[in-house]
Amino acid sequence: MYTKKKFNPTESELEILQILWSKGQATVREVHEVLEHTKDTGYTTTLKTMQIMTEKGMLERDISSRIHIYKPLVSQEKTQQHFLDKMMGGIFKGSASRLVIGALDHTEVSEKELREIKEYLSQFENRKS
Amino acid sequence: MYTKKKFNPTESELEILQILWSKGQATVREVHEVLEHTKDTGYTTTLKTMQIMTEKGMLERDISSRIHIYKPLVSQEKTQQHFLDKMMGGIFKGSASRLVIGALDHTEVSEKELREIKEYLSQFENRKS
DNA sequence: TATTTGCTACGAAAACTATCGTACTATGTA
DNA sequence: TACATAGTACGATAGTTTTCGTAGCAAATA
Repeated sequence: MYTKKKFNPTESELEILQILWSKGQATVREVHEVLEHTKDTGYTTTLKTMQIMTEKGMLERDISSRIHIYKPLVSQEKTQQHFLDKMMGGIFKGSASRLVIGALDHTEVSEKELREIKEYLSQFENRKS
Repeated sequence: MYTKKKFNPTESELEILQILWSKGQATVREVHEVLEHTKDTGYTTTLKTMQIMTEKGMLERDISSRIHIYKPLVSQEKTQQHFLDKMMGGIFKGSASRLVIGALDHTEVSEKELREIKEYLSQFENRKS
């Protein structure tokens, strides 16, 4: 099982998780084909990493067919929150505004997202200010 | 020199950087005494890590006295931005609002910070929407 | 002065990560 | 059927990070 303690995907593992999140599920081949665009590593490297992730409990796989199908066992939301919490407790401790502003500053933010953020912030509207 | 390419402090290095940022400068002993509160490692581990960080160009040190004094050569702001950019290009790609909301959700945000964030957002006030 | 204390230097082990080569096997195809 | 293709399994290596033990030395102190 996945104790909070041990949940700490590596860079390579994150890359794979992102692909699986976007596809829902995938074979090693499918994951590797996406990975190849940005990375110059061999097929067996991807395979091995996904096997290790499965051992760690990050992925599950269906081996009923010869071609194994992998699914993520950790949600994107939980993972995102994990890293946010880590940052908020670490290098951004006590400066949420720096994180927020820093994040938006280097990014193209869509109207939709801007609206979501403002809406979220409005819940604090009635705090003395 | 510190090329962007190679700037990638490890977890342990970050812990040390945070202490140095807060103190401005410090000896190994001083850093280690803070570190001890949250970590169970020996003095020479901290020493070695700080020596390696110096080799890497992350820290500089004054060795004119027997007791060396270390200073960070990388700013907190640059480092924060580095990790933000990494996240915005990685697990938060295309979802700035999730990052912002997720960050604020698990955090006590002060009035001052809230004000800063709202003020920052107001620069988008005149966009259609 | 002799001893203890507290520092740096440094090698090396341990743990983890990333990578690949090779072996093996099932399936498709000539 | 025989061969090529496309999977998985797995051991091994290289690289990196974390950790510590030991040695050596300077300064404080008994």
